[in-house]
Amino acid sequence: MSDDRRLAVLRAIVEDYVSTHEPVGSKALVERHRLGVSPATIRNDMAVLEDEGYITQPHTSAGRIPTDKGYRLFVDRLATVKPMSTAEKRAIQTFLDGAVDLDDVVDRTVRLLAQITRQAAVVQYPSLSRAAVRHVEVVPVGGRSALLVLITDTGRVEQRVVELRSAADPAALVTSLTALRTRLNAAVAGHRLQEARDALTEVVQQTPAGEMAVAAEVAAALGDCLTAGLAERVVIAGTSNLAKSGPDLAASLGSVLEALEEHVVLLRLVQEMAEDGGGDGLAVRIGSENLHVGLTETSVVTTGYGGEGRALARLGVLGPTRMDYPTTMAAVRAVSRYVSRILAT
Amino acid sequence: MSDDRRLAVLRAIVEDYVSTHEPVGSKALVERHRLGVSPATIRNDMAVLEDEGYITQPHTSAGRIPTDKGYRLFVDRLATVKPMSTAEKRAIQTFLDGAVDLDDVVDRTVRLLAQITRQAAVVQYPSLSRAAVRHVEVVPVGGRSALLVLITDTGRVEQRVVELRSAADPAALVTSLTALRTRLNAAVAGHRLQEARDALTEVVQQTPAGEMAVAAEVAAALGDCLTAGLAERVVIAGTSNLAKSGPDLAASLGSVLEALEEHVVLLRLVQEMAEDGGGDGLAVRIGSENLHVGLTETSVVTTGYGGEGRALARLGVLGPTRMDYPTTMAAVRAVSRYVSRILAT
DNA sequence: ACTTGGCACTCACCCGTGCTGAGTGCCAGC
DNA sequence: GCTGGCACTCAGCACGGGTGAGTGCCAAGT
Repeated sequence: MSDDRRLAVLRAIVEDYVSTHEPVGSKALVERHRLGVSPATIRNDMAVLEDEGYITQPHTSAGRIPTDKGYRLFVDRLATVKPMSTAEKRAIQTFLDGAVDLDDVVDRTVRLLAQITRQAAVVQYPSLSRAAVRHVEVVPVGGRSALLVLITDTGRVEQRVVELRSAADPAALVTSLTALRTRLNAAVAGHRLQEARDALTEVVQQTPAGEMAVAAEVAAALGDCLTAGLAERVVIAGTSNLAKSGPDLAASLGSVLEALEEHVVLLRLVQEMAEDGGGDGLAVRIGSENLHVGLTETSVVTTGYGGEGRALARLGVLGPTRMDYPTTMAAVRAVSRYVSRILAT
Repeated sequence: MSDDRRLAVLRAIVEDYVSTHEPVGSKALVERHRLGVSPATIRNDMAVLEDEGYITQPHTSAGRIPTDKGYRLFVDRLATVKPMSTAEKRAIQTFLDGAVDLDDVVDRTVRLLAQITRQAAVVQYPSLSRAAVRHVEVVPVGGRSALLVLITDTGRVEQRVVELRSAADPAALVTSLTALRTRLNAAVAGHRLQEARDALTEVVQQTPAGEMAVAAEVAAALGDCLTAGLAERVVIAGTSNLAKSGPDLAASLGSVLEALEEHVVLLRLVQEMAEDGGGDGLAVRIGSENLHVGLTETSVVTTGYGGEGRALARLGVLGPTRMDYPTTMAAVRAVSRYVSRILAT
């Protein structure tokens, strides 16, 4: 059963390469890890591992480095979890506890992730496709405008100023808006955003003829808000960490930054990871597993957060393929747990 | 009066270096620009320019490159404005016209700037220190909470959910909140944020004893909103352009990104530039003129926007010291004008 | 059947060498 | 004050040999 040892060798190669950033040879391996066999034996194992595509050599007379496939095996079967120290846990907690609202939570989370992993961090805003309307508010502002505020049960707030071109008398406007507000709330409060949007036309039709035009304008804006609310958003931080993480990434940094700035790309990636993780747990994308061209030299680690049973959104980090997966995964998971706990209150 | 020619030489050096990214020598200069004199003459001029600190040579047997001081002179006295083509102007306009609210305007602006200058773009949110409160809204939400919304005359909206621990009877709460809302608006509407914050304590004291506790809670949250509203914000985009703009910047890209992520640093920079521009016009910071360590190899071009007479905030771009100043400056100014026009409506 | 020591081989990397060419500074003459 | 000429400097590049880490393979040992 030298199969066991071969896996041990792969693990050792990954660990050494991650810490030294240099190809690792057979001799160095037996020295640094107590493998109990000679370099020659290791060489045979490495030859097999290379045949199977787990490792490769950058040039003929150099050590081996893991391939994406090698990292994949490492992550799936070899990585031993590194629990965070209690000091770290406490640091996470106190850092996140100061947050005052949802925006602040997200902001702090993304910074925290970037800082403790020393990589780029990504946090997806709590998804609103599963969120419901908590409350709709319509407030007359100035003579001919109204402020529309939409609050969801995830704590997110969308607002918009509506210009009421068809408004007639300011005094009448106030009363008609108040009435409209109650009708709107009755119609949409408690419903999913999608459903709420569909219910809007009905509300308009039930409006007294004289106020119909105004109601239509407000409803249009609210529909707009609901749509905007459905749009997913991501926040990133720690891009400077990527520049510092070695010359290999620095070379392709342009494309990476480009991909990160294209939030659409990121969102699609994150959503895909929600699926291939099989749920809300940790999911890892390694190098070429990322279809997007700019990200083929990076790995992404994400997990769901917020919401028991089914996660509201995902968060994670992005770094060079040769990242320290165990610690990164532990950090991502730990942060996810604390954020979820905070959001639950 | 060889002084004139020396300046022409400096201009030529800057232009050549910006377009080629390579040190420029005397021979190449007379070939590419019709200077009407021999290389030897140019050499003498260059020697003088070097003595005066406008240019320098990276190593003994190489051409000259402009120093920060050289760029400064170029920007101040030699740059000829390059007006934008009408096609470009139209592109700017149509791109910005689609914006639906303030956030969207800022977002589109920063992307647009990054795209047309191929550098990193910075847009400061319309400053609220000069903004006034337009309206305050207090909305009961659920049993024991209220939504607080603050709208400023710059179109910015801050909101917060207040938990009312001291609330007693929900029915009574609604009426007391309505009363509170009118009193709050009377006290703060139309006033500057700073003044509004100071007026809050008075409002609380004038509240009937029974509702005092609730009023205090709401006022505290509003004070919080006002403070948050006073906090300046910046948005950036196009960082990937920096990575693509040559190996020199790429080397120090880490520190640059770090500086850009520290919005505090950026804000201070932007505010300083508002002063040293002597007002709201174009201001340029070149290389070492930026005190922040991470930005000593970059130049920043900003200008005020929004608000006639006195600008609401600033926008601009950041790139390598050897940027094309004339076109960059023209682009920044053009975008600023269109944004201002849009905000004025 | 697996492990091991031995051995020949490969090749990136380092370092010294010499060459080339762009570019300079200076000077004497116009 | 401009110009041509000339000697000089030096980064960059190509060439070449030496070194060493690392490999692949084989034959012998357990």
